[in-house]
Amino acid sequence: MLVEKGGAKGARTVASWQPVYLGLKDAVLSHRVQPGTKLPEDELTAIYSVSRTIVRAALQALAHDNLVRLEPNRGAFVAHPSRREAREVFEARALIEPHVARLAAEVAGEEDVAGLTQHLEREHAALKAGEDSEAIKLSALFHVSIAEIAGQSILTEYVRDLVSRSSLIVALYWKRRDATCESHAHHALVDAIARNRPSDAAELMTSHLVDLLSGLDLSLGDKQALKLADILK
Amino acid sequence: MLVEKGGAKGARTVASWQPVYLGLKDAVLSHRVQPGTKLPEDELTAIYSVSRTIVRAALQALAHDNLVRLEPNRGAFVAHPSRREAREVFEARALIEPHVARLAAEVAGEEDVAGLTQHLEREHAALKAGEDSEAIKLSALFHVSIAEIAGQSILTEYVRDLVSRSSLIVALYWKRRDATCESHAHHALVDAIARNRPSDAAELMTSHLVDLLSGLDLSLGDKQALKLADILK
DNA sequence: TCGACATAGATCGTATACAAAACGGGCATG
DNA sequence: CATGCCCGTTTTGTATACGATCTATGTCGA
Repeated sequence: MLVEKGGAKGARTVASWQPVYLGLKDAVLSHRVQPGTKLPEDELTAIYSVSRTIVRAALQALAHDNLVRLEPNRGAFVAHPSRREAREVFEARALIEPHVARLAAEVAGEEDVAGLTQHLEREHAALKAGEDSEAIKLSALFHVSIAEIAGQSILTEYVRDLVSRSSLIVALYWKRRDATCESHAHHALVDAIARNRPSDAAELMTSHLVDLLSGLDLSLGDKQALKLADILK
Repeated sequence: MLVEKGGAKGARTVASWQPVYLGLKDAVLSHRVQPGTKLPEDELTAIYSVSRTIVRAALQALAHDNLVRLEPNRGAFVAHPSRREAREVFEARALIEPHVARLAAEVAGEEDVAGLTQHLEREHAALKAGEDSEAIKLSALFHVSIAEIAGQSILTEYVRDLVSRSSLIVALYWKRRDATCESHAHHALVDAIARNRPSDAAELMTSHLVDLLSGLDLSLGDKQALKLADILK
């Protein structure tokens, strides 16, 4: 008989650094570790009971996702995006996400909408229960889900990247306390997608992103950090 | 150009897998290794005189760039994008590149145009000299340069990713022999950017990408591979 | 008292060793 | 003749050891 091991093509024994990678990613995206936090290899080996080889692979993967910053001979730190970077993330989102929302609204079927609605409910429940970190993760997943419906795996990958970075940005620069608006915006989006109204979906996504951006405090250039760095150098 | 911690003190020992990474990347983007080629670790250790640790780090980085496919317990192979993936790459490019071309045309200054022109000349020279691999690399760099002018580092990163993958796609699915049209399209783009005509630049980029896509043979879905995989599963 | 230097400890970078899995050839068998 | 199995070889996966670099503490001198 042939190898039954892999099931679908490709997915044989998955990379063993995935647990470390996922665990760290979850911690970062849930804001359970703050930007700038050091992630010492030895500590991670103890936590996950794997060797430094594995930890390093996971950290390298996270660094590629821009969630971790690798400083040579210094170690790994949770990324600390600058205000400029934050602006660029949202500019990229403003380009990509309305596009995928439009596509999603064009092709969305029954089950797609059902999935989004379910997402929405879980998000709502988390917000109501005050589970901030859970709500943050779900909100990010909502955007990714829309991209997945659009059926563009590459753009989905980009959206995944951008919402991850947005999570860090929110952790750093969020100034508004009322996160309720999000829920409404998401509702409206699902509605537009369910009714197969591409233009509406795109427009709603655009304004949703503008709204999100307006909740951030990106006004001052990152003078403080830069000045400090210059002085202390 | 993000803040480099050690700026003035000179470059700390930057990641030492960069030589391997760059060497392999260059070979792939120059079509000197074909998609699907196996990249055994031991062979690379011999070539670059580094340990397998380093080689593995470089391969992981390339895998993240989608230039290499890492199969567990099997090794690393030069990526072999499917026709579907190829289509998605060009759809993503059709979204992102006209946008950055528009931005570039809005902000391009004297020296930016000079850089592009220089690129163009080198590209032309390479084409004339029949140096196919060089021309391919330069053509890709041309697109990246435009994104760099736009000043959006994240979108530039995405463009870099997409043109790299496009290089693999061209290696697999290119059907036309006349690559001269490219040169004209690039010329027109530089012209539009130099004259600060955003709309023209965006439009030219769009049609250039359509033209590129039309040079590919993506007609038949990858039925063969998919069917086989499904049957054998 | 304060700053510069030296040294000790901790942490990272790389190579290598050992274990596990996959590939290939040869042999037995239907 | 084709097919399946077995075992040696090759290649990959992971852990660990050793060297290099950085950080911090303590001491000495001004």
